[in-house]
Amino acid sequence: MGMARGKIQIKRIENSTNRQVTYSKRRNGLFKKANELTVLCDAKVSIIMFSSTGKLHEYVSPSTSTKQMFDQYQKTLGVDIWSPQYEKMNETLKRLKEVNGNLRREIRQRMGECLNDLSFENLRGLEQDMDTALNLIRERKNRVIANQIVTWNKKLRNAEERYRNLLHELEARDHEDPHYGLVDNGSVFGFENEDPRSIFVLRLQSNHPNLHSGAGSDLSTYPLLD
Amino acid sequence: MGMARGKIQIKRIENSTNRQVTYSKRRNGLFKKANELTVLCDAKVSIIMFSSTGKLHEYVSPSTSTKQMFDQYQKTLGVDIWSPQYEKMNETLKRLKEVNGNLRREIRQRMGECLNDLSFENLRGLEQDMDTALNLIRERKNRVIANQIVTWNKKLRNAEERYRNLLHELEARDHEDPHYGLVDNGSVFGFENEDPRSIFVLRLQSNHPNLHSGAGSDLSTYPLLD
DNA sequence: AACTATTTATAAGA
DNA sequence: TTCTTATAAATAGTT
Repeated sequence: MGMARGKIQIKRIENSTNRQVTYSKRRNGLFKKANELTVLCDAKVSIIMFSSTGKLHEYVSPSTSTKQMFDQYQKTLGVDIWSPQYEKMNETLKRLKEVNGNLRREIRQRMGECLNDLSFENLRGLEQDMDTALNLIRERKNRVIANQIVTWNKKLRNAEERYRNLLHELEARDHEDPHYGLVDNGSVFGFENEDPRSIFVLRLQSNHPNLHSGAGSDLSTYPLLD
Repeated sequence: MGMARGKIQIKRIENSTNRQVTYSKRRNGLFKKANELTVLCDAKVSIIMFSSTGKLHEYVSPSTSTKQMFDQYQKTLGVDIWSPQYEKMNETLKRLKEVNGNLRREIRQRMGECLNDLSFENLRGLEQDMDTALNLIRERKNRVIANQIVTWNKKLRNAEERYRNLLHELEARDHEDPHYGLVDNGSVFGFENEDPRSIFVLRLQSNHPNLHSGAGSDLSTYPLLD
């Protein structure tokens, strides 16, 4: 169809330029027809097309959108036929949720909850495991304490050194100018801008009631059942 | 366009029958044009349309499929603009993975691994937590042991009772007919079909090396980093 | 579903 | 790309 000045055969146009021109013309014709159909018949039309060079062109009736057309298309045919990717994702999601549940259960068991469905042997294994882990944690804690003590001692020595230096300087100055006395406004040790936690070793024996509230547990934010 | 025997206005055809007829005719024309375009220009075309009554019709170039056209369309425009449901799922997936990672980290910490990035206070909290949990687990274990001992004792008493009864019966029979003696084939206690684990209390002191391999940990199957 | 007078689309050329 | 135009195709109204 669409011929003038000579009928044409409906077969691939070999001349590239010619093909491009025809593509452009007929595309416009197609879109125009689609639009007329839309108006005349109160229909909704979506056309998407790719040229031989991969260029995309689309038409969609003014009253709708390509997305809506896709959605309605899927709905009409039956949703789940679509997107294997979507289904794969759904499976992954399901699997992840299951793993999540298992992980939460394991944590709860390691917190001493939900022990009823554990066999005696599992209980014994868990106990052994926890005992080992607890020893590791205590070891680590003691190492941290030791490191902190070393750090603290270094700082202390450093402070003493600075204190002595200052003292010497002041004594010397006092010698030159007897009007200056020893000034002690409490900042001699130079601690005023340091992290107050650097002296936490002094609080080691205190029993902080909320110590483990900041341990980063996800259990409170993601309850076992959902 | 598309007129003969009188030009028509491009506006909705009010006569329903007429509209249906025109829809059918022009739809065929549109699909024919689309097919010609496909062949002449080596292009790929997808048309989907819904009549005013909601009926679906589609054309797609023979060399492809509607699904492929959709996919290519999305790919060409940039994938994620599509399907909010899909995106929502993707987000959920991401969040779940994150939660999963956190849960795994927590378990690892509770197993005494990955302690390096814990502060001293967190370590202390963890230790306290674990200690409490370990006590709960030991309590539970002891209760299980106690229950098993009670059960075992009951079974033992029952077996003894049955043994005595049998003994009496045989003695009585022996009295009537002296040719029968006491038969002891080892099944007198009636244990031969019972779960062998019911006597596990006898193995309590043994040190099973793989005791906690069946504790349901997901850590081995889902490593920390992926 | 077929017919046909007419309008529209468009191939080729400019 | 756009325009022109001769001609092929599509189709509105009718049967």
